[in-house]
This record gives sequence, C-alpha cells and structure tokens, in this order.
Amino acid sequence: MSWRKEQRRAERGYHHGNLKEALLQAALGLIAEKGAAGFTFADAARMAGVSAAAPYRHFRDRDELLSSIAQRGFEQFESRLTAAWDDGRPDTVTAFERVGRAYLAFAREEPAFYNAMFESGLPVDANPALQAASERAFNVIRAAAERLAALAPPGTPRPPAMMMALHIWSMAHGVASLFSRGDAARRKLPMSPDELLEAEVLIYLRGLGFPTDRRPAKSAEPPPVPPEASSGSGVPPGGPWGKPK
Amino acid sequence: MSWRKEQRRAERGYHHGNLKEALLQAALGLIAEKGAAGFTFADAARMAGVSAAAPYRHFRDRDELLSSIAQRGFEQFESRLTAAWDDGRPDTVTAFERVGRAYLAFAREEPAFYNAMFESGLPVDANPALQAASERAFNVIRAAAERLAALAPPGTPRPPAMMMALHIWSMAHGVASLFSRGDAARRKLPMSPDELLEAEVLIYLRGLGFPTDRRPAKSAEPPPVPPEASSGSGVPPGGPWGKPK
DNA sequence: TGTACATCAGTGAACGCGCGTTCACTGATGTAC
DNA sequence: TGTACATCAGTGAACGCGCGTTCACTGATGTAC
Repeated sequence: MSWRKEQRRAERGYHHGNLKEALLQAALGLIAEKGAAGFTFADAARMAGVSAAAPYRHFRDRDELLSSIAQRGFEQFESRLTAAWDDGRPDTVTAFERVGRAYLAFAREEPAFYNAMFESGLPVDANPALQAASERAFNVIRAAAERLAALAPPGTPRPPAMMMALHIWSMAHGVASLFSRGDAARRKLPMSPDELLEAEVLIYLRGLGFPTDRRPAKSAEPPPVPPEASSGSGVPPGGPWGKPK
Repeated sequence: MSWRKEQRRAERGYHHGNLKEALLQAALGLIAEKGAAGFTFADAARMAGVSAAAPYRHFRDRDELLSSIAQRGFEQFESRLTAAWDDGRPDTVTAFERVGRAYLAFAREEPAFYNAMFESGLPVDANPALQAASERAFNVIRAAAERLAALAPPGTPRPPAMMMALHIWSMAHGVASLFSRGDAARRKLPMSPDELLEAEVLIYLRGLGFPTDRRPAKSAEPPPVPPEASSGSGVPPGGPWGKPK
C-alpha cells in the first residue's frame, strides 16, 4: 500500500463515511477529463482513496454508476432550466432565450454531466427512471414552447409546441455538442456559442411569425406590441445578424 | 491457431493483399456496433483475420487508424453534400434542403463515419490534414449559404453566410446526434428526423425573410417570385407545421 | 527465361499492464439488554 | 452505564482476461541481371 493511501486512511479511518458520493464526484472528474468512454471503475475507486473492491458496496457495476450520473445530471439540468424559465417572466421571449443560454451554460459548465446524458451512448430509453428524468427536463422546454406558441399573432398559424420544443432542443444540442463542449474536441468558432444560438433561435422565432424585438420588461404580454428598437438583448438594430446590406 | 484462422489463411495465402483497407472496413463495422470508444486495434485485426501485430505495418497506432477513418469520412461527406447541392439546381432553396437531407442521410447510413468525425472525441483541430478535410466539407454548406444569402429580398438585410452555415450545421448536427444516430442511444421521435429538420430549416429561412414555398423547377431564380401553393415538398399549405389555428 | 537476392508484409510468442470481479476477512458502528 | 453481538462498509489478495506493443522470424513477391 502506498504512503499516500495509508495517509488518507489515517485521516479518515477505516470507513469512508461518504463513499457513494465520493465515487460520483470522482467519476464526474474523470468523465470531464477523458470522456465517458475513458472512465473506469477502478480509477474512480483510486481517486476516492479506496480499494478497487469498495465501489461494489454501492454500485452493481460501472454502468450503474454511469446511469446514476446521468440521472443526477438530468435532475440538475431540469432545475437549471426551470430557474432560467422563471415561469416566463418578465416576458415569454426573454425568458425563452434565457432558457437557451442556460442550456449552453450547463453543457459548458458541466461537461461530465452533459457527456453522460447525451454523448456516452447510454441508452436512456432502456432505463425507466432515467427516461423519466430526461423527460422532465425536456418538458421544461416543452412547456416554455407551449406558452410561446400561444403567443402566435392573430391570423397566423399556431405551431405545435412539441415540434417547436424539438427544434429548440436540436439547435441547443447542436451548438453545445459542436462548439461548447468541455473537451479537446470543441470546434473553434468566430463568435461565442451563446451568440450563435441566440441569433439562431431569434431567426427561428421570427420565422414562426413572432415579434422578436425585446419590449420593456413591464409591458403586458398579449397582445404583442409592434417591433421597436432593441436594447441590450444581443440583437442589434436591423436584426440578429447586424447591419442591413 | 484456430481452424478458422488457418482456413482463412489457406484461402488467401500468407499475404493478405489488402490489409490496410480490410482494417479500415473492420474498424468501421466495430465503431458502428460499439461506438468509437469500444473499438480496439486487436479487434480490428481479428476481424480482418490477421495476427494482432499485423496492423502495425499500416498504422502507427489505434489513433492513426481512427484519424484515417475520420479523414475518409469527411471526404465522403463532402462528396455527398456536393452531389446533393448540385450547384443549386433547380433552385437554391430546393437544393439547400436537399443538402440538409443528405446530411441526415449520411449520419444515419454511415454511423461509424459520423461517430469518428463528430463524436469520438478526436481533436480534429490537432491534425492539419483532418482539419482541412473537415473544412472542405463545411465549405459546401457555406457556399450554399452564400448563394442563399444573395437571394435576400431587396430591402431586407443580407445575413452573413458564415453565420447561416453555422446555424444550419448546428441544426443538422443536433437532429442527427439526438434522433438519427445509428446506435442504441438514438432517441424516439414522433416524426421522422428528416421532417423535423426540414421544418426547422424552412422556419429558419423564413425568419431570414426568404420565401420558402417551392416554385416550379425551371423558373429563373433572381428575382424571387411571390409565394404560391407548395407541392410535394413536405411543406403543407399553411406553413411547415400544418394547419392554421 | 531463369535465378539470386532485397524487400515487403505477414507470424506467433512473449511481455507488462490495468481492469473487472470474487472472496474470505476485519475494523467500526449501532443497538438491545 | 457497560457489554455482547449483529451488521455494515471497508480491505487486500487473487483470478482470468484482453489489450497494446515489441521482437526475431519467415513466407511471398518483385526485380536486376
């Protein structure tokens, strides 16, 4: 046994006290560093300062640990999206874009969770608890889309919220997975991922017929007010992409 | 040595003849089956019916094999996108959507290539040849976006083609990676990935001010003609999402 | 056309390594009396 | 309050396994003369 390991045990005694949690944290660190594929059960045990056999007291196998991480990831994801949505305050469009930014922030700040949830190859549909957690997270986006859809200007068709939610999800995931990932495979971009996604969502919403210029925070929401000069929303006058030609 | 292995060697003689190619094919099969992470050098050798040491005559290590696959993947990707674009015939919007469908088709039909290119964690930027191949593929989308941008109706701002291309790329990648992947992690969807992406792109283009109803194949392109009833494009009257409310 | 020889593309044995997993075990903790 | 005992959460040794990699080797091929 190495000196360091003895040392660690001397500090904490024979029982770890909180090994399950420590293993989850260790695995998160390893996944962030090397990807879900490159993380091993033995490595996690080592990082937690415990023998290779100890994790079996808490997880059936490596896969169960990975599922636990994905599960927890979906829960945190849901809670962050919910907070960002803030029940549509101060207005639906503003809140909606805050959700988009929260999505990217999560992918960037929690690469290990994001990896386990979306890129580990873990078949989410095969685990009912995991699938439920995944759906709860998605439902935040879906509920927001629902509210947005209800805003469709009179006379224009009302888009199905499910489709809108799937569109937004695929945009956010696409940007996150290509340009906002935490590892070496992140691709360079001539702008920030947030800007890219924000413009993308704005153009998309405009395509649905929504007025996308920001209105003062306090204004009543329905009916939509006519476009006015935007302010501090990342959308310069003339549209989300800059100057008119 | 196993009977089967002797047999195989009896059939082909001491020299394989085309081992490099056989290894690439074997690796493609393995990646499609188990993901880029779960593929091993030894496994590829076994599948090619050759000793574990043989691959070293053709690839420095496992990583070089993976890079070769990604490289070839980008080349095939580029060629399929180019064919789909068909230099913008019969009209820019139609051709542009064909590119979107080609993107998804590639992700679905060549999951191993797609995985190596976009999900293996391979740092594309670190390998100049690979980066160049990746850029050539992206440039097909970019050139198409360029042509599309030039179509902006008079008086409306002309969006930067680079941004449009990045938007389209992120949409296609998002849909492909979530809903059109070749492995068990594919998520279920209440419609086809192609339909989802096509609607998404159409709404986006409309948000940019482009008329997105299809016009007859032979019409001259600029200036844009007014919207008319769509036909056989997957976009029902009333917009990409169906009936008006 | 035949032959000697260089080169190439394989073999198979061997190595060290780390992983996953099992097992009998043991130290620590909590609790019934 | 003390003690006996059950239970829990660790240990460490051991196992089989497959991988990556190296090495001296050898069979096949191509070519110079």
